[in-house]
Amino acid sequence: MKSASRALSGLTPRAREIVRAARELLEKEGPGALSMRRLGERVGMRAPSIYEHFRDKQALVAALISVGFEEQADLFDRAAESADPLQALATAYRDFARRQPHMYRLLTEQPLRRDLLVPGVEEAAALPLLRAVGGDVERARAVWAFAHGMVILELNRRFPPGADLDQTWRTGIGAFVRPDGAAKVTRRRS
Amino acid sequence: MKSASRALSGLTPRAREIVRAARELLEKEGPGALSMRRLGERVGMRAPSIYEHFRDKQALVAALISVGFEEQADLFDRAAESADPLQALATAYRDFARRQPHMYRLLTEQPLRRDLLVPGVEEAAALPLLRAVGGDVERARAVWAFAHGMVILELNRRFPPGADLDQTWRTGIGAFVRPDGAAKVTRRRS
DNA sequence: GTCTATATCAAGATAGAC
DNA sequence: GTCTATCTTGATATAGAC
Repeated sequence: MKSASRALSGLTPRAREIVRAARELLEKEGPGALSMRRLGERVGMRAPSIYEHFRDKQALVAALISVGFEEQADLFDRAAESADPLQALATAYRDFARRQPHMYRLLTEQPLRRDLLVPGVEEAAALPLLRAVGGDVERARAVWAFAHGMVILELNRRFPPGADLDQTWRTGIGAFVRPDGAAKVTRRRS
Repeated sequence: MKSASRALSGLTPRAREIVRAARELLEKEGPGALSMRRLGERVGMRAPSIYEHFRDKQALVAALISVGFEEQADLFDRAAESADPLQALATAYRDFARRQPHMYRLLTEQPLRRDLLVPGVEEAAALPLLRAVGGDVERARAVWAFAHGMVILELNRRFPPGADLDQTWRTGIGAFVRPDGAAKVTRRRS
């Protein structure tokens, strides 16, 4: 994994180390563990010293989010090359969320401070899906909402105990893959 | 609003008052304000005294969640009587979330402690949608995921600034309302 | 059943020395 | 650039008196 992250190129080496440590801490122990103190421990300095490198916690988190978008963009770009791009994107989206649930939450559970992000990262992550639905922004957003709903309800363990989520994904993506009159009928036996 | 809540019938009057106060506090100031101290203030007692009425905060929250489900069930039952039940349910679902965003989050953002809930309330809230899709559990779950995705991304202010969410709702519901080969084609001008 | 007092914990952030 | 020491805030929960 982990490409050399263009997203962090504007930071000093020490600041980059801090972001990297923050990311490990976030993914291993969750957002509750992402405190200045714990982060300080991990990077080998005291909490107050972190403020020499980042204005405040918000700025640090924005850097973290930029890295997350960048990684999504890479994964989704690759998925979009598949023969069935929409299905492949769905799988890639779900995989990202399951492998890095805390990062996923960071990307979706709060208003984006777009002014603090590395420019362009949000759009880069969204582009592969937009292309997969032929540039139809409304359809892209609707599919995103479905995918996010599936993913976050799964992460929150809010589906009923026996639910077959693979099947629900198929049902949902199937509904979106066939526009109004379009052909492409895959008949299911009843 | 506010029916006499069968969900709380198993509680003492004082406990009911506490739940009612908790609900007001939650909706007016958000989940961060829902502390035992603040709740104590509101109900006219000190924080430790609340523990005489509820084992711990979790039990209190479970009672609150039960009330939320009960209210959803009432609203969704009514919506399902419409001529276009799925559309009406979508609107009712979104309205509930926008009017009581903190309650909505409480109902969806954490694993349900089903063992602590008033029995049946979860199912009662889910039933109208299940009926609206003809009893197809998979389709019901997929529609729910879409609706939840739309609602929670709106509450989180995660859609891009200019997004027309009414339109996205129509697109999404439209995709689900037309099963595989079914007719019911409403042609849109291109 | 309610109170005061307290234990325990952890957070973000700043002052000022080195 | 990093440190120690500290401020300020707020949380859940318990002990024991009344």
